[in-house]
Amino acid sequence: MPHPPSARRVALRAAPGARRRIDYASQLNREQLEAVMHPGGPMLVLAGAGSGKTRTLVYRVARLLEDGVSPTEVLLLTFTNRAAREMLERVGKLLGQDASRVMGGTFHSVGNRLLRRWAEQIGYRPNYGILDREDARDLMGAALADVVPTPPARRLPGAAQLVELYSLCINTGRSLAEVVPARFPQFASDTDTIAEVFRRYLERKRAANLMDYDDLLLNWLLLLRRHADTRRALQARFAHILVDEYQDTNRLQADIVDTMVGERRNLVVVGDDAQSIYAFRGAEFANILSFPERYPDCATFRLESNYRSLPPILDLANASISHNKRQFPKNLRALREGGELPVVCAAPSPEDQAAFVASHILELIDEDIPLAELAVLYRSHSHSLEIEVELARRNIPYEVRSGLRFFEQRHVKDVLAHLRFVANPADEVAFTRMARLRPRLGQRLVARLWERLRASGDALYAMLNLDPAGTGLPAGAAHSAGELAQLVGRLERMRTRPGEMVREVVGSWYREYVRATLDNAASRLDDLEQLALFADGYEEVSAFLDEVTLMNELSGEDVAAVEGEKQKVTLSTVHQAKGLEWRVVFVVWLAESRFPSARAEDVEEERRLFYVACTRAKDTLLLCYPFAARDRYRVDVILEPSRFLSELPGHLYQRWQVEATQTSPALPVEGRYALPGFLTDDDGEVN
DNA sequence: AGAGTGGGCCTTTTT
DNA sequence: GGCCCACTCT
Repeated sequence: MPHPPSARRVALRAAPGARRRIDYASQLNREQLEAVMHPGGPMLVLAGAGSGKTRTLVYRVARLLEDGVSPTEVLLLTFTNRAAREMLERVGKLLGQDASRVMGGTFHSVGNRLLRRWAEQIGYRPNYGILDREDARDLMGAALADVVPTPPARRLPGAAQLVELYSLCINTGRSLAEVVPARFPQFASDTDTIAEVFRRYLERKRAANLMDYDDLLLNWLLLLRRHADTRRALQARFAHILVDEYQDTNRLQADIVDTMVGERRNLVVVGDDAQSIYAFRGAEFANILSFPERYPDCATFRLESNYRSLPPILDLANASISHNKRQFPKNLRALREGGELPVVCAAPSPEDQAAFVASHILELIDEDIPLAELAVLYRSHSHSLEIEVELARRNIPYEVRSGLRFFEQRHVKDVLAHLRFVANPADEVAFTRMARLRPRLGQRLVARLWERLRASGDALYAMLNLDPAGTGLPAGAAHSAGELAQLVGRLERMRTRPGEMVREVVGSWYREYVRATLDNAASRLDDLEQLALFADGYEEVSAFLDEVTLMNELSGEDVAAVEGEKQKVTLSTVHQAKGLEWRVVFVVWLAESRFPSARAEDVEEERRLFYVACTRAKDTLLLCYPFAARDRYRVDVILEPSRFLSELPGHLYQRWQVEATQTSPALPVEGRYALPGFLTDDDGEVN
């Protein structure tokens, strides 16, 4: 295969043909092998669903290491930290040696690791804290109150909307003047006020030595742009950069990659424009479409053999995605043979839909299909509700991969706020959260107390030496502040034992607070014990905190370190199912206004989401929807089948109909409305 | 003055 | 479960 001239610039440190441990040719197909063995330079790998994209990346990293590239010279950017960890484990197994010295992870976690080292160059102290979305919202709320102390009659965007808007501007590199009219036209006349709130937000963030998720990217890029020596050092260190899920990178991430690669330009980007599902947070699949323009000498590889799905599933997915106008033409072929047509199943109600899913799962269990090979996917977290109820009722073990994650739960964040303050005493957000838990300390008094501590120059020192009577607070509040100061003093001496810190917070008072104030106290306290056990694995409080803020995909189960094959059905949003596969996949709530969502701004992105959902299935795909449901006002409404179903040719699926159960709510089944047209044949008979 | 509480109303997708 | 508002308690 001819290579562009640039490829020859790459010097491999071992002679080609050196003795190799891995037999690449027998373990990869021709397309994959070419991508793995290509010497270097810019490479675009267009990898259809189930085409062995991960395998190709794993083998390429292994191939580089076998050819003498040092693990520390490789940077692997993935969509989740878990994906990076698993890929590097596979590399290690292939090579029979540890590959964990390869730097791998999400853009955010890699950015964090680099910024910890070079924080001073961009005006931060190295012990900066990281704000998750909720913390960012709180700080934005404070900034909003600074600018607009008394809310005007006219509606302004709330803190959560402001964070979304801010994040979109940063990630797309577009100005407020561009983004506001497009995304929040109702606030077009408030652009100046919004800009002022953002300025306050930036000031407060700086003063508190805090970075939000966007800063981990933005400051990374600024570090590269403003410090030529650092840029050259990083370009020299990372001789090979590989980016997975490139179709979901945004402008900022693409700029970071373009700057990191340096002159050697050993860059591999892998992706599939048909699976781009994060435009709502600024991802631009134009990045992948325009890659050949930015790297005119790039070598392009197409992985078009699908190893995952049986042909009828792929036929349906391909037919669906062909309705999208903006896409690369592609020709994804199923390599497996056989299989039954996907099922489209209409149910009278959400409860009947859930009953169908549950009873069908029981049948699959009888056929000896492991629970871990089953998944139920949906558009929105709330769609899991009836399914969860029904699975629980029938004692089918399940795991919800969506919704509030372990480290985002209130009790976990309350306890962590104490650790965050000790790790970064400038952290106003953590201090406020921690102090507000105490009796008689409300929003205003905490703000006053913080102002005193901050003005002293060293909030931690001031806190440790706090004289409650001298705070000028009312007696009850002063007492609370004194107790808090003592706890902080004890925590300060435990910095190297984060697990002990968690136990100290819980044991000294938070346990009683949970029992008195929160529901499900017992399970929350269990969570906190798991948190302490997890924290025991770290020798420094800030290392532990980085992990819990950036490794959000860890669920409580992971924290509990449950090993072995989890025998549970998976319930997940389609977004969180990206990159995963199961033998049997149910997609539920496939009704207009639910999937596609009524709030969706781009139907093509919704269709790509449906495509991602379908292509998760290996053997069996079941597409379900209720044709009636209660809306948010608890009024029964009739639902149309999703356009993603009705636009499909009928020969691509088989139709099943579910009977209403006795327990389902009374529905006007007789005569008042017709069954959705595509469910019936010409005589009106259900097929 | 400011903390705390209860009721009404809304909820897409996430590093 | 969160947010906003009105009301009551300290």
